Amino acid sequence: MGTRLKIAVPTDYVLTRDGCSYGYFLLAPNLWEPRTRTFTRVLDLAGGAATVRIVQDGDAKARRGAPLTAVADRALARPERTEAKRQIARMLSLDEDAATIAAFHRADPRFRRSGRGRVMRSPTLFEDVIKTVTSCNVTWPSTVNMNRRLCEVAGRASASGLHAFPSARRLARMRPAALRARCSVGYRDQRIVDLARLFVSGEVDPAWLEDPATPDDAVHDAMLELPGIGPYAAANIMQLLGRYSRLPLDTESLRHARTLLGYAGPDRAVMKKLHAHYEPFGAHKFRSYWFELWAFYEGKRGPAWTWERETMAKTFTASQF
DNA sequence: GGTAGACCTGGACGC
DNA sequence: GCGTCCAGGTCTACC
Repeated sequence: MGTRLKIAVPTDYVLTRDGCSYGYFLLAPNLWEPRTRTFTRVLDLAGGAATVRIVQDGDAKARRGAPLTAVADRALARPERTEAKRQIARMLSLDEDAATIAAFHRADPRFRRSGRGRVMRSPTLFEDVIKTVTSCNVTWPSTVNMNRRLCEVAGRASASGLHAFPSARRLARMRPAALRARCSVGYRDQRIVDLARLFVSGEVDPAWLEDPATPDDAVHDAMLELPGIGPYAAANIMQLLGRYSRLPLDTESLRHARTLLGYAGPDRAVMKKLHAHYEPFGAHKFRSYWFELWAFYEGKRGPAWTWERETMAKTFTASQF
């Protein structure tokens, strides 16, 4: 008999909206099932991997703010329950309370009506860093493949036969050539192993990076020191840390700028205009940028919570719309 | 400080 | 089925 957890959420929380708010919800080991509005995910816990199925209580009209129920495929010891709740809270941004989201809406009222404000992420910073590396310099289908293979090859299996995201300890022990051959990560092989070793050795300290008292600039500088992390990846990891004052601009941003915002000119000039466009949103600028982009995707493909992982694995970037 | 080229994979396309 | 081209961010060497 698996353990059942009841998880309180902020008063304005809606799983379909706040859980399906960033591309990582479509990457292994995450699985969102639109028909049942269930978020399935394998967590790596002290006693082994455990698959949890998460739903929000209440009917369609009464889900807002209703607690989550997470059911594991095995019995969890008390410390594992605490850890599972902590990981789920990070992944679903449950630490962002209604007042925090309201502050974003004061800065950018365009999203007050939809209530958008929370960005989904991973249960651990390590997974967010590796997922970011697997999203650099590739098209979306390759990112999907890399994450699926990483889980299958190096992630611990749960009783359900699903695999967790590999731990830093596990990836730190892998040979780069094996990672390349079995997970299709290409030239990222050495960088992924090096990153894992930095987490294992403690040279990368998630507690310090996640501490609100640590200045943004210090976190950003530390990210840029990491192998495989350049300006885009550093800014992206910043937002995954809940630090929204930087913009991870890439070719997708340029497309957005030209097609939706109507900007013209060479890349450098368009990038400059993009920075100026989001500057008024200050500490919230990433969310203004992201939900603008996300609204475009949803306009083309319907609400994100209706997206099927396998379909979106082949068509996700705007270039393919 | 700016820039060119290499790094890999997988999809699209032409033959 | 094969070969070629292209997209994508980071890193290094060079000016």
